[in-house]
Amino acid sequence: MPQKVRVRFAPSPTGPLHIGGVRTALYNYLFAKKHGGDFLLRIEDTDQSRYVEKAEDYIVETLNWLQIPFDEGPGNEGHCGPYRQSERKALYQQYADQLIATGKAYYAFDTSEELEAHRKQHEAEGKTFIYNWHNRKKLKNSLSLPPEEIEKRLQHTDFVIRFKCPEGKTLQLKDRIRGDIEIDTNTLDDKVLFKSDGMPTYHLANIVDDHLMEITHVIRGEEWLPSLALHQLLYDAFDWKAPEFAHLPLILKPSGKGKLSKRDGELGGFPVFPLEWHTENEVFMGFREEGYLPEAVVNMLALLGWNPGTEQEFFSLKQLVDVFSLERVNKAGAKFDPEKAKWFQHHYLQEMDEKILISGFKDLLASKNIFPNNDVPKIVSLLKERATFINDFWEQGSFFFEGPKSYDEKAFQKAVNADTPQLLGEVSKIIQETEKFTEDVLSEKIKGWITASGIGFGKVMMPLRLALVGEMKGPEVFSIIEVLGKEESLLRIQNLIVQKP
RNA sequence: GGCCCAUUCGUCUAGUGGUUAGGACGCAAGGUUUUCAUCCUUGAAACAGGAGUUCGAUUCUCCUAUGGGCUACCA
Repeated sequence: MPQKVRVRFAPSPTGPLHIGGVRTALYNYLFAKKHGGDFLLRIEDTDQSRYVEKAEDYIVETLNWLQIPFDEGPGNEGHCGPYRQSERKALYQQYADQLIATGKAYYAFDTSEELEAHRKQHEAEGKTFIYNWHNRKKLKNSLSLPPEEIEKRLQHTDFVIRFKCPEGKTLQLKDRIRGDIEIDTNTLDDKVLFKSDGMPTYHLANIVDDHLMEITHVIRGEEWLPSLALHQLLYDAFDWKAPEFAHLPLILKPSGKGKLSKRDGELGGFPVFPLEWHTENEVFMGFREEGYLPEAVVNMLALLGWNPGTEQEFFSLKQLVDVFSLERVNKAGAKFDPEKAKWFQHHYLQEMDEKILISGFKDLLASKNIFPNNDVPKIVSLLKERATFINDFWEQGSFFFEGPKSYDEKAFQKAVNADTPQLLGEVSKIIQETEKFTEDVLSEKIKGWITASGIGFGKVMMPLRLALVGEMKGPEVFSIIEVLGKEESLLRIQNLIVQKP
């Protein structure tokens, strides 16, 4: 019987998660659910100096918002807890000791300054300093120093534990997305597994936890690919069965070069974080706060680096679970396209229950101290198809609540001439006399009059729209008149008439 | 610099040893809406380069170029 699939999302709480991280979480979730498995959240907080307090909450809130909940994790303990590495601290020491005992690792006493000096010197000579088979005998460690010296140093000075990377072997590595990769172990370095502050490094903690948490598939960003060899070696050193690996392509900047970063959002005016993030002196935009729907974000992210092999573009989370596969994940990095994100958002806003749009728009109006009567449902239905965000209902429909303060200059010149006051006067008269005040009746009467008098539609409709809206845009004029009501409509028409002497 | 990964329209991507190289976003034009947007139709737009294998390569191999990642007692 095959092992139950268990995957983990293992972010480091050093700041807000960006959409690359969110996508990694999503793919892990999709893979787990597709195979009836578990999706775990593990907080990798082994670097105390970079710890950011609100970051863990941010991660959890993001997963909740996107509705990709974890089955086990902080606050939702399974049988493998705790799920914060800082709380598992005591665990790692014994595994490090085990590697020392079996000769797979050793103590190293070199200070950061000494190592830095070595690096500098090598660089000056055009060489690369690698702490490994080639020079470890010349450095200060338990492989090079006499036993009594080692004992003394272990008692009195700081030390780290380094992995003793095997010499002259060729590793055959497998990646679910990239296929086979060959690595010569001589190019690898003796990575630090255990730091002098008593914490493990990522590499040790990661392998120990993935083993203990019975992780079957490691799905993570491509930035980890260079560490794959070390990790495989570590599994071998412990004599543990390694999980399968899949390294996801990176998400790149929309334009230019490099991977997407914090600053790109501000530069381009689009969010790169799922939720808004505040630091002491800065605020970074979030998809949620910009008005994106979680469905849109999930759909957009799913298609950024993966495709179903069909021409279908819209997928609910459930559908994604059904069709997702690691084999269809792309190998190359993908540039994030804010325009396509908007397109997804437009689609999902159109699909939304209008009741939610109505209440969202009412909230927005309330924040502007506008408390309309029951026109909102009508206004929402008039504006909906041109809206991408709830905010657009205001952007495109503020004229329903406040008359034009000025008129679009170009449009005014084009639409208004000497006849206008007289013509709009006629329109006013019709509006005044209309009893059953609906768009259909208004349309019939006004259009009827225009046709009968042979004036030409443009000469009436254009200034009329300008009077009501202030510019040449918006829904059907007669709908607008109906919503504004007799009094307001007449007032706005009058306002335009007195503009022109 | 060293190691590793990648390369199809501007962008996200499909695809095959022989295809008019398909779709989507964006862009452009036309239509609808006597406005704008939506919507519909149409269009422009790609196999990084060079060798090799082959009757034939975008597809397979190698080289080059370009891009990216890693190169910390960070993850």
